[in-house]
Amino acid sequence: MLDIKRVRSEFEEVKKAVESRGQGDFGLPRAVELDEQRRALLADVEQMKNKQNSVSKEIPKLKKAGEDTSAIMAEMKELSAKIKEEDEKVKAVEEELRSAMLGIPNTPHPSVPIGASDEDNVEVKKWGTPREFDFEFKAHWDIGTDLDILDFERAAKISGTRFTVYKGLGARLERSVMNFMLDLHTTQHGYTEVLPPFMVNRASMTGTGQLPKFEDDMFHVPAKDFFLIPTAEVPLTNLRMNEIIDGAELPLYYTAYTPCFRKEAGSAGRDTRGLIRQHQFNKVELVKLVKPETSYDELETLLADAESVLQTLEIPYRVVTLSTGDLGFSSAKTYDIEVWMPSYGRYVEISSCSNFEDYQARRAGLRYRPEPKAKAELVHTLNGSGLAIGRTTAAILENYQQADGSVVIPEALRPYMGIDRIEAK
RNA sequence: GGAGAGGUGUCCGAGUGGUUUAAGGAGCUGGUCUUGAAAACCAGUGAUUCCGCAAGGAACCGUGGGUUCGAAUCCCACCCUCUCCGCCA
Repeated sequence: MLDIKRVRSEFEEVKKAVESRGQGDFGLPRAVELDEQRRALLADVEQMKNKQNSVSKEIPKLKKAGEDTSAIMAEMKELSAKIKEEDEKVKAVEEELRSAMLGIPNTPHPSVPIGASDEDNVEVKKWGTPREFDFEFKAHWDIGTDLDILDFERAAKISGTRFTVYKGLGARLERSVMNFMLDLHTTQHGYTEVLPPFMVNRASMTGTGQLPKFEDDMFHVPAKDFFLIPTAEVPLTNLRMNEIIDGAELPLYYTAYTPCFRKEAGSAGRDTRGLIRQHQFNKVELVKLVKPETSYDELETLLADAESVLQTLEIPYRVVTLSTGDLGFSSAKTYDIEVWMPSYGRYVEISSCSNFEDYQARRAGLRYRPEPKAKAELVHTLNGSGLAIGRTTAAILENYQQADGSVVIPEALRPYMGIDRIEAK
């Protein structure tokens, strides 16, 4: 959520920033209008309440003095009714304002390239060189099926499309990748490992920005009004919800493995084969809560932490800065890491590293006290995949495949796998 | 799922309709005393949100409603914690 005071005082700048996403002004002028209404109503009703409070204090004194209070009480009854009426107006306007504000995305950072779509994303760097195959390489779904370590047909049978069964060394590979990532981030990069719930409440989903706007993309559990998490970002970022964190505790680095659940409603027909786009996929997530003045430096190190996974696994990738047209709703700036996927003949997104500035913090009530007696301020939140495990597994299968159909295990994963190659049958 | 108890300020804890502008204690800050410290004593102490240029005002005792001139206090719903029972990895 944006700061309404900032929207009020820097209206033109904020409007321009929001509009740079290429989807209009998101009702920004209406929000300012509602804010004005709200303040006018508040001034009015608070004055009435002031009178009510002071008169109510007099009543017991008058009663004690033996005076007749019925006339005053009748008058106050009227006032009370009027206050109730006005309070309802205030509440209605405040609710409308809140929902208007919840529907306005974050303002992109000035360094974000202006653009209409992912085609305007700007490449920041390339790492490694895509391998030249001297044999006819296969896509990971064929590799996995041929090695009998991935089973898409039976997954469809027990669940449906966009699910995968990992089997034997396939399951072990997925688990190895997960453990490798968690170990890397906890032992080398200073993250605290968390194993959170995979279902969260509405407040959490609103805190990170999935709700109310994207409810249709989420799996909902009606029995308890829970949502299956679409990413560990949700439980991790909301972990300190409505807390005032001691400034000395910052920065906080959390990492978690969780499955992620997404409806993928708008992507019918896209990436229908393999591990790329699933209703349920595994991911290791990195989340940071930091002091505002450090957040852009923290974004760079977050990116580096995520990159180091692919560097250690020795898989080629590139990094792009998302343009305003491709930037996520809550994000002020995002780098995508894209891994080289031979079957696609291009780089495929495997991590998204974002700085949300205080946008999520304001929604989730994430504050910190800079100095022992100072006023509480909003933290900045960041997150990045570190990385998507399924896509990493896919990238390993494709980039490390051999002419005989086997797959060599990357050096860094061998301690986890206990073998150096998944043999062809 | 059933029965019961409870959720109050930084912490502990009192408070069942109006001198509660939330008692008392602890903690914290300052002071007196002391060579210094401790103890004792004195004073101060919402690190919350909103409105307002300010003076000041409003809100906030788990959350949301309701009753009342007036609610921490009464009523309803929900959430959470604890105990017992049931079920169960």
